[in-house]
Amino acid sequence: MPSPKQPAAPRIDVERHHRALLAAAADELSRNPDSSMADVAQAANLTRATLYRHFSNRQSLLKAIQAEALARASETLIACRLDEGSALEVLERVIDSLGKHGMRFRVILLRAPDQNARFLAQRDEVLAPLVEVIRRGQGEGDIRADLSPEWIVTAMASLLISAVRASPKSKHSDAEVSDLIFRTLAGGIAVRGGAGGSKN
Amino acid sequence: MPSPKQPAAPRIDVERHHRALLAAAADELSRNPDSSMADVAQAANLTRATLYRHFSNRQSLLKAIQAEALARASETLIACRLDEGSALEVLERVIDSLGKHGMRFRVILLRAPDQNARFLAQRDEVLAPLVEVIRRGQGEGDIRADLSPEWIVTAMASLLISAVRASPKSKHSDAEVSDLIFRTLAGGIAVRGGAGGSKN
DNA sequence: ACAAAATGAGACATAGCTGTCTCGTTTTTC
DNA sequence: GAAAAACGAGACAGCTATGTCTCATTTTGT
Repeated sequence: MPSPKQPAAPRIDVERHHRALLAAAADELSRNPDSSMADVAQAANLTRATLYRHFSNRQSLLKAIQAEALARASETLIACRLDEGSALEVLERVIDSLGKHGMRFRVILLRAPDQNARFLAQRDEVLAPLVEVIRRGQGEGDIRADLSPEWIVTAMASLLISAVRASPKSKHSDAEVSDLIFRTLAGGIAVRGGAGGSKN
Repeated sequence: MPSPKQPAAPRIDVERHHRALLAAAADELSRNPDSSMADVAQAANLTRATLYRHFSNRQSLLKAIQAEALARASETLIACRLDEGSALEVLERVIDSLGKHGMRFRVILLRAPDQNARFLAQRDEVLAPLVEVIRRGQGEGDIRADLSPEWIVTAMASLLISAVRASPKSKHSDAEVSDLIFRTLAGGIAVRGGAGGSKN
């Protein structure tokens, strides 16, 4: 009776290719959501057949991209130590971290008509801790209370993606861009004790 | 020899249908950029054949939508009397006006990989007067000078589209939304004489 | 009422993407 | 070195959207 002939052999390249495909897809589809599966595969220096071996269909690939983006965003937020320091200091750290990985998260805000119902709920769930930080800042008197915490988080995300999208044509570094966003969001554009439009 | 048989007869419905198709296309494609020509025609209560009689192909339709959006945006800006009042007052008027017609302008910020080179230049050209208003406000001391005028306009547009996109699920009126955007952009989210994160 | 023009309905060919499959080759693991 | 697994290349059918065309019908302006 012969031996079991090496029943199983997990390989390493499959995981590497999996990550490469996922990264290339996130990058390619964030640039052009209409890119074909062939375009995605080529962006990863692999073929269409291999792409289909890792992701059974296009929808499966999109779901994987969104899930990975949500997971990384969640990790990034946790790494920002949401409980240390004032809410504004936390916000500055968050903007700085999210700005660094900005291009990876463009997918999150892209493509509403895909599967918005479930995905948007997960996105809000990931951002919930940040909303709580804003609420804490309002309670401590650091952040204006006449703006809803949800809106503030939305505004921050909106400024982030627009800045990231405009960053390549600008010649500013990542740190400068992040600082720019924070100054705009926190301080506004009006002069503090300005002569003009400040309302009582 | 017979008479010239009424050589030409310009009709009115063709122009009405043209406007209907353009409006339906702008609305439909802003909701879902992947809508087909058949979807667009159906949204205008017309058929695909008629749509192709007015716009020879899809690209032609997209260009017409963008051109019309740019034209209306330009009109809206001019109607805001950019020279009257302080820069902040002008900005409030602009946000209010653009917010009212927000859904019509979503197309402008949508779909970068279409024909971005030429179109983005035209978009910047339309927004140029507003940039100039910001610059004037900086000279008069109403607006912070450590933020570039171009970035401020970009930030304003970014907040506008995110607010307009989130408006249906929110139960605020248009005026409230516009006021919300202006307060956020002008005053920022930090409290003026706040205890916490204000830097020296 | 009449003629011109525009539309509706639908057929038609074309092109492109999707998803599946096969087969020969390369890579990994033991 | 040999077996197993993954890959490249490419064929294949199915589907959908695009763009063009024809013809009967409706609408418009005189």
